[in-house]
Amino acid sequence: MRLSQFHLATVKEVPADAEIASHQLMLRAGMIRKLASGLYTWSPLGLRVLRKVENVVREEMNRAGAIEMLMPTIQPRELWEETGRWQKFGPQLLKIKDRKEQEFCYAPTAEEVVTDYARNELNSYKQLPVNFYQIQTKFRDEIRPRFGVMRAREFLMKDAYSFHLGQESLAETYQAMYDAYSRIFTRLGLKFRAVQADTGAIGGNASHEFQVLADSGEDAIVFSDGSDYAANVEKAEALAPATSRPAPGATMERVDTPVQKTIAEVSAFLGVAPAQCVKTLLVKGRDGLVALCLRGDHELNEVKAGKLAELPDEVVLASAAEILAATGARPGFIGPAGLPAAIPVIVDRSAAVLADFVCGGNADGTHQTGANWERDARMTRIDDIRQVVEGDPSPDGHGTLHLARGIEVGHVFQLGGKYAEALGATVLDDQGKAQVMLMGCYGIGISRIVAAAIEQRHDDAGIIWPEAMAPWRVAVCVINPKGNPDIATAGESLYQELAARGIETVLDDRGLRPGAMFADMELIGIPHRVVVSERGLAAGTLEYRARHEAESRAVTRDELLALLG
RNA sequence: CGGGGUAUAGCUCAGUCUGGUAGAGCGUUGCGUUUGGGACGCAAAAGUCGGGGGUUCGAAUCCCUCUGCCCCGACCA
Repeated sequence: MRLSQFHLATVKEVPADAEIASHQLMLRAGMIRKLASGLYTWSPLGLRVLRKVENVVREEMNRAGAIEMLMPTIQPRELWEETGRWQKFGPQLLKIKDRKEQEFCYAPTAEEVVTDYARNELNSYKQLPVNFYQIQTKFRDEIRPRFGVMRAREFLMKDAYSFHLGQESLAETYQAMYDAYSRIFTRLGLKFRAVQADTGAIGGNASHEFQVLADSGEDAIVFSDGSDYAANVEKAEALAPATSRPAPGATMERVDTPVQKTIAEVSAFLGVAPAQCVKTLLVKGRDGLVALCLRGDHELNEVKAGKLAELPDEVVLASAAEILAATGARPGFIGPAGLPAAIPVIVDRSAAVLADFVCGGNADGTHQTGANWERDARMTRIDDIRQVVEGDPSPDGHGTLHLARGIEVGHVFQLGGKYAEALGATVLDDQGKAQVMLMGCYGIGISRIVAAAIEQRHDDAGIIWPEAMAPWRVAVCVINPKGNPDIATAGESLYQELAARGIETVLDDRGLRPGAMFADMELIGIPHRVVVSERGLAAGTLEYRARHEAESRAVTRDELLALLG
């Protein structure tokens, strides 16, 4: 590509509404432009990168035996009613009407449509297993779109759905997808981790997320230093402490804490470590309020809490008014000792081994010291309800856990029979009997990968693309071609030769001054830069610099060709 | 959904408090000089000041209202 024939639209100034590096750089490089909240136009430059990612994904999906197809983005209400998701998906589902007032949604995912296709097209076990995939636009009406294409409302996703007669076959394809995903992210040059993920309300047997490691990531993940255990923090189990609860050593005493409400305030005021306090959260249960007790230095894991039988899937904290009505005290002074008998008390494993602890006094302005379980405070049940923290033992018994931030770019999931059952997708088995198919689903956020890669790979000058994602591998920059026609000729000939060898090259023939040209090529992250100049012509060399290196060096034409392979 | 902020030229922003003919930098166009790290000079084009309503002799500026966008919160017991 000759840059004079392309549309490059870089900007010097950092856009005002971009917070994180990838968003800023994508705007500055002119890869995307915002149309409205969560909606982005991909420029010619941006699209080149997006297509690179798409093609790697497509190649590896095909290699893993998946079959590409394409489903509509607009889908009829009736189908979504069959699975109950027309209501259940909530406000994230964008609903629209056509001229006949028929209702549709813009697809946030395609289980319904693919399963409808499968129930019509698949009749026999001989057709299984099969794995359909598409690379298609999705729309999710996010509460708060942010970070550019990282969390956009409209985005490009690869979604695959596999169909099976038995669990064993599902597990095989699941593993094949897991392996394909690992190859994809490796080929794309990303630092990533596959982590165990929560299977959520859908149930199912197994689920892994593929997380690109980046400090700006919205997800927290944990991994062990003594094994290959890795999980989303939502899923990671906090083991019960190895030590058992000491016998009570103190008597319980009420102390005045007139304005101290938070654990930090109370522990500072009383001179007691947060780990020796019990914090009590009152949440709305399925049937009245429920108390959740945690060690003062621990946080509630809402996903774990949502699985408790007493609580709805979505954990909601009780309001100040509800707490006052139930306990006679305001938030900040609630504790397990002396709570009304109607409130179940679910105690985290770590909080359960405390003795002589500090907790709220269930009366405004007071806390209790020297409190003890059983003697002073009743426990309905002990369970794992906290978030794991740095240094916790790994749930598999090997090593300790470390925390990291990640960007979820892929998710593989064994769905089981959920959708096939709801939609009546069956095949005849070898006995001639109808069997509900089992399903797996496997997603990759194509557009998000572009942003995630930049998060991981950039410097002050701009993007540093991995070779597999770069819009072009090589940039040929000609200096003052108008002043010296030999330079223009040499640049053109080098460009032709690289192109003839199948090396994707961009020739910067815009005639800009060197500084502006270099700044652009660095901003848009081209991995290899070759400068053709008067100096070089005189010496018979070219000047080469890799994007990730600080210095350039003189090379001959042959050396350059060898270097670029 | 709640809270906060913001809306002025293509972009980044000043001007608003204290009402009086619309500003800068970057970018764009033309001419000239320049050509190894975002060049310089001269000239030029470009804004219904987010929309609507009100107050006033006069509104970017004050008041009301609507809308867009951004941020924060959904961890406080």
